[in-house]
Amino acid sequence: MARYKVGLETQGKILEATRRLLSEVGFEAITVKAICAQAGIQAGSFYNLFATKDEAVLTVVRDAISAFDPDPEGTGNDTVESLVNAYTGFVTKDPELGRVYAQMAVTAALTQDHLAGRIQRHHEQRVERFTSAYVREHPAVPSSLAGHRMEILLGALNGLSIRWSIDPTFDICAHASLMVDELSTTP
Amino acid sequence: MARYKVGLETQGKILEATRRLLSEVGFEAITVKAICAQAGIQAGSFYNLFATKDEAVLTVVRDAISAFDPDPEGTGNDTVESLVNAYTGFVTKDPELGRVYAQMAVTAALTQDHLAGRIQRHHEQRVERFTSAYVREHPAVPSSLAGHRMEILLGALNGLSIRWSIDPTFDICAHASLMVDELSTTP
DNA sequence: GTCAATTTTTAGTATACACTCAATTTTGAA
DNA sequence: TTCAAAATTGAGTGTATACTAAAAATTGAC
Repeated sequence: MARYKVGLETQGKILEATRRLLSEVGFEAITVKAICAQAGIQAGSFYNLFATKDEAVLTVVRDAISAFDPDPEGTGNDTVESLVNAYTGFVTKDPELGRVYAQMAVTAALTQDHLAGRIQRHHEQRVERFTSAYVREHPAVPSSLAGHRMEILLGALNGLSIRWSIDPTFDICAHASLMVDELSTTP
Repeated sequence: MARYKVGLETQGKILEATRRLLSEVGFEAITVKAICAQAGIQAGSFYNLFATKDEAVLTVVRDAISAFDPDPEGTGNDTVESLVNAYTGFVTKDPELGRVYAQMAVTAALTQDHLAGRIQRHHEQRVERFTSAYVREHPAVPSSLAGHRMEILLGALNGLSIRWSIDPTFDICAHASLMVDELSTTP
């Protein structure tokens, strides 16, 4: 634990370097050596502040996941379209964070128990948020069907964002819009 | 390339060991050493038959996917529903292998160049396959719209399968069916 | 200004990995 | 039976990894 000013600064440098490298090379390819090079420090300094590589990586990823949280304040006035736009806007504006999230969801969630729980809780909250917006807009649709539809919508958004991260020419926004249209037919 | 009987047998042992280990430890943790131990052979034998570790892994994943192909001969008689069932069947029958597949789509594609091309090509072929099935079933829908819809469907399937790998109680088949229904409305 | 606590550096260790190669054994067509 | 091609072995290479330790330098409460 850092106690002096320089120690806290170094901690910040390490986390920033880790964040950047996670974006560049991903969760599985990141190395302590690269983090240290990026932060402009030596390995010994890293291990003076973090017990393991994973500790630094998980700290960054936790923050990245938090960044995906759709407005925890929740005023309750948003629409499905605005929520979708927020998602696609965020993913396309900060693709690296989206990548890290997708990577964590697929690879780390199953091996890191505490992260799996976080990711799942986060997802369920988001489904609820989308569902209540959908029900507000389509009062005729039973809430169970609404829930199913929003589960699909979010699954699709995640899948499309992965597709987009692999192929940046893929028009995720257009596909997301079409998806919203498809799911807005009342029957 | 194996030409003698023993060589073909060894090839089979290697693929079986790879399949088993992929299920047990996953894409990121599998090693050539472990594959060889599981197969009861030495590393040199492995490399006599496979150029790289990835070649064995890719062969296993590709075979697993083919096993659920509703129309392996490519006679053009498959339906969107059968293709979707093939996908969910693949993912739910061997969850770990399904996870490996998703992982490859997210991670390997971004960190390993040679895999990225293969995965993207595989995806595009699949979109074409889904689209032609869709057009066959819905001749009234313009093929460009059909393409968009199938791109969404596959994105959603990928997203839902990741969701399912995190939460095995998630009913991926029901959601996939509903998704097909939603995308079958002609307008 | 002192000096113990903290931070940084330097120079490692140990280990695991994918992959190679020359020597040896096995195969199977003739 | 012969023998070249194929298969196997087992020791080995080089490289990269996470992590450590001791010494030197820096910090900041007093």
